[in-house]
Amino acid sequence: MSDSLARKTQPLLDESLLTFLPPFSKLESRQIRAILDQATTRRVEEGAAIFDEGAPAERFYLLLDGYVRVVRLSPTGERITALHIPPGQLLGIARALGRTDYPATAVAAAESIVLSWPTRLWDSFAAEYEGFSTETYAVVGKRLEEMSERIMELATQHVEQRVANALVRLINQSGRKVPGGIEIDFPITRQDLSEMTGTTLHTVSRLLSGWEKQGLVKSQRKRIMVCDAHALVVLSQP
Amino acid sequence: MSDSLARKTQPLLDESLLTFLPPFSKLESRQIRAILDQATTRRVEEGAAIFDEGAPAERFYLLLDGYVRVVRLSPTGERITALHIPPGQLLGIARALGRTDYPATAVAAAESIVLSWPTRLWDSFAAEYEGFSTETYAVVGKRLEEMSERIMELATQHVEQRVANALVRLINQSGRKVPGGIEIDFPITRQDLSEMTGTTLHTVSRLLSGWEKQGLVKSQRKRIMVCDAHALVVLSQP
DNA sequence: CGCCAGCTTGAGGAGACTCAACCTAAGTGG
DNA sequence: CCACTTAGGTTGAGTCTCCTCAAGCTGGCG
Repeated sequence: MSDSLARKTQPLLDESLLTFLPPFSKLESRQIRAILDQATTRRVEEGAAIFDEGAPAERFYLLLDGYVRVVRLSPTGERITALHIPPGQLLGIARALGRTDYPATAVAAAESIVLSWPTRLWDSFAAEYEGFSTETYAVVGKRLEEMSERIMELATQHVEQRVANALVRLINQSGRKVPGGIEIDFPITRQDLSEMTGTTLHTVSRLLSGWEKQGLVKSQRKRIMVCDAHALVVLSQP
Repeated sequence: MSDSLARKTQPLLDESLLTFLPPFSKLESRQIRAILDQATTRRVEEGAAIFDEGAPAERFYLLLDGYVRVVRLSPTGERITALHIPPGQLLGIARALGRTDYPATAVAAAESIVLSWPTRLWDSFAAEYEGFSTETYAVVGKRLEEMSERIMELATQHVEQRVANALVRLINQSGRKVPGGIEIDFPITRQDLSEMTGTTLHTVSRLLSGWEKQGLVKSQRKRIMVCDAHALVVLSQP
């Protein structure tokens, strides 16, 4: 492989990027090198789709940096966020679940970097690399768990609890310490929060206003800072 | 293996039982025999648990006949049905998802027959039997899909639509033609339906009463017959 | 025959949605 | 650089769905 091509498709790819990620943690340096050599890197703008619901699953992805929302569209056109994917996880692994198309749309919640491989490599990765498929299915297991959690919430909790819960989860997953509290380190709108919790942006706005008056949160446009996480946790419980 | 032991643990096990089930469809007769020889059969009464949420995942199961509800308990003690498992599917496959305990409780919705194997056999099944793990993960994919469907419903649809939807699904999955309509062929209470749809038994009762007046359904205690499935489908859409 | 799980139905009220109007920060283009 | 545009946000009023509370009914089983 020529230097120029290597630079073009893999400007920052260091083996250490993958070494500590579960699907690759049991692999040798040589194997990781081989995997990286077949990968394509892509920078995704905030709000841009990585792949679309229903499209043929031609590639599978690894989120290196950033944050991804997995969203689906209801028959009436409402967007619902099914789950969130943190850096280091695989996504678009339709192949592993016996599908030939993507079951949902993946949207970058913040500017993100993804690696990707052609789907046809999936089987050889699974066959050749010790632990790759095991670890992948562990991720799938976590997603089932997370979705089951969301079903429980939607079925049993009130909107206020669900929104509080969503905020708590967001600051845990991608909170950044700032003076005065912990900020969600990517842009997030009331609309986004409402899509995560199955409510309307109006209700979310009212809740945030109320909490801001009580000093639990501080928010500007597309920015939310949590000042009193503990109080939110209390609110999120019944 | 002695005749008496064979009869004791495998009174009805014929190879043809598994031949047409996805996880085994690619196997030879000899292999299916080997798998069956290691299986334990169990009859489960209606309402009895096959395994419990949080318990160590010592065995994995195949539902031969009957019907199974996968339920979870909310912190406040409400039961929520996360999904339904039709005959022919594997369940309790925690091992395949990198878990050591069961993530939910499996309850027989009707009298059921399950086969089971010790969890430690999972890896050897996956390694030795062509297609076993692939087909299994296809089932996992379907479950993710189903759960995502439920999230969409809970987030966007009204109670009436969700209950109508649940009924439609039940008659599709396990409807039995009877004079006057299609009956759900296992006992089901208002409470069960409310746990499937995230509502209360009162609301379900009101809805069923209303539909009965309009001739869409007919119900007795623990029995529901759908007379006009099409009308229910219409109700289930927004 | 009495008990009990399952079911029904009414009244009242709270939570959340819809509709509507308006505000404001951050771009955007002249 | 300033006016204009627009996406994002706030807030009020009215309404409706669905829950809660409550009381009573009924079929089946011991």
